[in-house]
Amino acid sequence: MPELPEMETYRRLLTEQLARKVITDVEVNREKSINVQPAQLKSQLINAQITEITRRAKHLIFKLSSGKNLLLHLMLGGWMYIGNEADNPDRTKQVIISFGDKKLYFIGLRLGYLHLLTDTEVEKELSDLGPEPLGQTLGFPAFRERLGSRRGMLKTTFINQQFLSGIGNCYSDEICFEAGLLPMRKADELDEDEIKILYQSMKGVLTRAIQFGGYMEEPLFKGDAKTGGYNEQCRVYDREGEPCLRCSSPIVKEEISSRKTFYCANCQN
DNA sequence: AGGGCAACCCGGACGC
DNA sequence: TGCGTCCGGGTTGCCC
Repeated sequence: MPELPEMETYRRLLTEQLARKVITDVEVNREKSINVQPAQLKSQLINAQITEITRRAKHLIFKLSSGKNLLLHLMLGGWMYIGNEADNPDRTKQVIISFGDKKLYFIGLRLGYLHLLTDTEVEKELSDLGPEPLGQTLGFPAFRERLGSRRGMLKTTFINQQFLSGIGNCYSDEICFEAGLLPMRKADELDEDEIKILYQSMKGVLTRAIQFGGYMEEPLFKGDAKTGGYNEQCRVYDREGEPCLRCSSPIVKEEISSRKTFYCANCQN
């Protein structure tokens, strides 16, 4: 589940690898992944360069020299790989963008998509998203105010993209663990100290996850030592039954509003 | 407003 | 090997 730290890691590495390279070919194997006819995508992309890659929440925006943008959302299980004919994953590739010999493979786009859009369309598409959790404007007072107006559980609040954008199933659990708060706690029933700890935990967990390269199964390219560096740093996610790294009590897995949720029933309160 | 839930989608894992 | 079955999970939309 690519969330903010994974997409930010991708953004940085993709920029290093692909910025200003000229697109030489496009292959679409799954038309549902795109929003225009394959031929149209091809004609719009070939000979264009990626001038910049930005990120908003879990989306990446590839800005093209033609003025258009590619808006990417990997949704569940989507991932990317940069390689060539000889070096590429043995998986179904929904879309392949070639930069000469170098190819960018889009894999696992089931509900995920890659849409060709104008600036205005991108803006409209992203207009409902809440603030970036690591954004400069989201200071503690703003966070406290937003949280105080929510009556749901921490789990559902963090996952809600209108509240804050970019946090998903994994990091909502990691943040709650770091803060020592149970994911089913009500957002508006936290005291001042708890809100402060939650805020610091959110900033800390996401910042560290980006530093380590996020939680990903596969590298972005051969020799990529960055992507997935946070895999071993997750402290509750997918650790059901394993000892809590703080108090050794077994990590609990529970379904909360139809999402698998991991927490320590002993040291999270 | 928030919880619950179905639908979307299909590759890949798993079972026989 | 080969076929059928089932699961995952972010997001949207609908109902209560």
